[in-house]
Amino acid sequence: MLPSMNKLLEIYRRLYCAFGPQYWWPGEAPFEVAIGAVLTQNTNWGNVEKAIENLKREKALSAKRIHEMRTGRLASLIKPAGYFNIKAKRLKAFIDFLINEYNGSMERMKNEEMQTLRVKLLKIHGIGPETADSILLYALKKPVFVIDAYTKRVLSRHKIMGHEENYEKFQVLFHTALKKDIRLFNEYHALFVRLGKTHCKTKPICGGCPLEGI
DNA sequence: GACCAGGCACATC
DNA sequence: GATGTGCATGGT
Repeated sequence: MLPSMNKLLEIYRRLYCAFGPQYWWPGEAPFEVAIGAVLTQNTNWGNVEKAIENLKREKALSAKRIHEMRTGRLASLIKPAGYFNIKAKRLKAFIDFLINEYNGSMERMKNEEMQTLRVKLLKIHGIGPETADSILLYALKKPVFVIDAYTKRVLSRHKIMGHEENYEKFQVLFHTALKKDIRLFNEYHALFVRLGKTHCKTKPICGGCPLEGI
């Protein structure tokens, strides 16, 4: 076993011991998770919740309703999540795809072969690797590891991989080192985010960090 | 008031 | 291919 494999397991163990299970994704239905995945791009989750609340209040949290809605109207509802004009277009693009390819059904989308689906998702305007993988893992329960800014920060600071390496390379590391376990991938990524919220924002290794000494 | 937050597309070189 | 920039709100 490579040293990096041991490190990844040790990091997970420490984070889980420190923070416990995170029970992601906070949105219940797969469709809501997918919408949240777009809205949370470079955005605090609290703001995303406000935007989703607006959609729920207007009974607009469905593929059909958002599909029928004007982009400007959608933008005004998701305003708290920031970048609202861009994200309105991105949500529209995702829902066009969902309706055209799967008749608006996340369940049908889930039946698609994973790699095929991932390639299709990445072709949608506004869906990059992290958003695609968040949808695959958290909405559709597919075993893919989600890489984000926190993941890169932690791994580069612990000299496991250079920060400049691309998304796929980080992902391959996790896919190679870990068992392809949905529950594990779910918690691990969520724990990285949990760590990033309170630790090591400015200093490479802060005091009281669960990862101290790795 | 500065800085940050669960990215991505696009322009420019 | 790499590097820089716009997008925008709300909490600390």
